[in-house]
Amino acid sequence: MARRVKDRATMKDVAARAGVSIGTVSHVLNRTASISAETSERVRQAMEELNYVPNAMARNMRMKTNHVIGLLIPNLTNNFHAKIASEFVNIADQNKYEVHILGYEYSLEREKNVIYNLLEYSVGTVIIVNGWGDERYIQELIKRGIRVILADRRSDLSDVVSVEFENYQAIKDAVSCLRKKGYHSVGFISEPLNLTNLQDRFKAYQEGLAENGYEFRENHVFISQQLCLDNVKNGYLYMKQLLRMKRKEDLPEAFLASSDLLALGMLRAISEAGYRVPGDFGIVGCDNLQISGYISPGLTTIMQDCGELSRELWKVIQAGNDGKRVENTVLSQKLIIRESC
Amino acid sequence: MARRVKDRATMKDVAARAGVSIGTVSHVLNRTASISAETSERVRQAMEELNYVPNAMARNMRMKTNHVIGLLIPNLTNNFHAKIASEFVNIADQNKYEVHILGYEYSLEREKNVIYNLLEYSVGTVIIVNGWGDERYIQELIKRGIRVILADRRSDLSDVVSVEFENYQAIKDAVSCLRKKGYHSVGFISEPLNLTNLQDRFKAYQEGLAENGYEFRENHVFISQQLCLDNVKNGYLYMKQLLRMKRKEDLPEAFLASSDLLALGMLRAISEAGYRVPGDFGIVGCDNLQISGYISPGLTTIMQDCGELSRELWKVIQAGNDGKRVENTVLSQKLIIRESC
DNA sequence: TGATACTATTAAAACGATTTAATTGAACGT
DNA sequence: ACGTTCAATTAAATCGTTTTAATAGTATCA
Repeated sequence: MARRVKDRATMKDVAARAGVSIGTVSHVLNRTASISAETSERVRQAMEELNYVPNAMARNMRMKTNHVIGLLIPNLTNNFHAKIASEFVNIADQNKYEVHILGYEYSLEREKNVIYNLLEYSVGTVIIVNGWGDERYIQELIKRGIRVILADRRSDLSDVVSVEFENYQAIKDAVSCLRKKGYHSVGFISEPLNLTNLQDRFKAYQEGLAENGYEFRENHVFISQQLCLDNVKNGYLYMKQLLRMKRKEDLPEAFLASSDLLALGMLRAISEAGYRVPGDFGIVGCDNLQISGYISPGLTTIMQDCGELSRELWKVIQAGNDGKRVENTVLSQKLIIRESC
Repeated sequence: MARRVKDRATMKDVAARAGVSIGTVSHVLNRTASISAETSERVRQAMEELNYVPNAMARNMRMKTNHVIGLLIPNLTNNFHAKIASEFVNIADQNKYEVHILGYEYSLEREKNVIYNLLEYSVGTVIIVNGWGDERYIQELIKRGIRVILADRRSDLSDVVSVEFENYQAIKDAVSCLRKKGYHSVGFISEPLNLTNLQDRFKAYQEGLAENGYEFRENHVFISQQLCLDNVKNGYLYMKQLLRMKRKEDLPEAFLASSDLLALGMLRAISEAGYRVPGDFGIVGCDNLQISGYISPGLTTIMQDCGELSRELWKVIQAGNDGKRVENTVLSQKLIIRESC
């Protein structure tokens, strides 16, 4: 059995106490008709005395609107995603919106549940952060009249607005930085490229190599097929295996890693194998996690401004509410150079 | 303007299509009256064809119940809290409950907003994770008939059930471990002790000193008054200042830190000052963050099992739903010894 | 056969708000 | 004094469900 909520004062109660009709109370609350100063005051007083809090469900039901936004996120324990959630909730909160944070843990069943919930609760807008390639359920949402906004991800679907990061310049900057530091080869290490931003980064990596006089070498590209590398542990295991299977001279001198968590794991594996960073290997991560500036060596990384992302998302939402058509947005990233390269 | 949700099929539509009354549809959906197999089938078919999804708000309003739990958390970007949220959402999800994750960022205004939202949405149960000392708003919630459950925190208030970690044994183990490793003094570094678990830890620290033949020294206790140290940056700055202001011999040889984030920041400051861990200083953290095992040196820390915490919280919720009175629960912690001491 | 019981279905009243159209009373101009 | 306008208020419909009491029809039993 679910829990029955204690009865609270309703408009009816307030109306009775103030000696007016229910409609008047509503009008006072929403300033939706002219009410004389004195009745207005009387109603307010009654609300105060009864500790009245409006019932959002009743209101939403009647109005067929609500102030709730669904935020679909792969995983809250990933600090990058948590940061986005945190920043976005901040903004929404200031605007009297509530955010339902929905971690789907990359699980299809969870996704299904989550979406069903959104429908049941008549959530009108969903923001999908990152996530795997599957676009079927996005279409499902749109078909149901739910507005879908993509963050840190892009789509060819019409009716879907996206706010993503520009993945080319920063990666090229990184390659160029590695060249300046004197590394003779640069590798690319990533989870499977079924995300648009990873695909972009891989292209940028290739172009960066060319622009900086590096040769592209197939065997310097490490794309894990089985693992989700967006996780310290998996990064550690993957790099450990690499160091055991290959001789140092067969590995690139520097790595571009697809996330800071991955890079952090690599750092540990490298250190355990007796190598040094940035001496033996250079590492560049991606995300600029809170921790990345405070480990030793400090991690050189590509920063994505979560605050900016959130603000941009909010703009999209507002524009949409006002009925304006919104263009996709691309935000720039920034290379932060620390000690790991 | 908020967004108006696209019209969806309602029970009325389903009823019309199946040629029955609205009540019948409801009964089919909830098996709340005996309906003949054929009408039942007809109704189901109609639902299918119309893509019917029940309107949770209407239902909740009528039933005066809902399946939503509010989870108040200080800060999502703190990996420890994120882990708790993540684990709890997992369990709730399996039980068809929805969780509203509410990060209040230690801000009073946010807290107020958050609570108002909970009331508006008639949320019946609130879990408060950690958080500062202020108990006024807890009483406010209880007065309103909301069930409050405390996680990783304790209270003397009646009508509040808590699930917390046992903070004595693990801390004592840590002190004893530091003794075995040969450290001659152990300090305590923490944010202000206005949380029950921090108070417990401080007592345990003192008892641990005594039990292991250490002398308690006032000047080895560092309780930051201004800062919230639950954050890498602040830990870094605090330790940096300590190292600049004091001579090494005036500092303890080992530190018990109140969180891993704090410890991580300290590690960096120590390393920058040219000292080594565990050589010059021993460090023990608290939380066992994902990253803690993968930095160098690996951080010795006290692990709190977030999964266990969540499962226990769920038990409390279920028992409460069944009308049973529940006792406070205390979960054990475990010292994980790595290289930092 | 008539009373009884059960099965299947429904009409209608909630739930707590918003909103529209109607009503009342006072003020105004002529 | 009478029509007109305006300000303040309200009655009633509505949103999409659940739930109760009532109804009709059918089977059971003595």
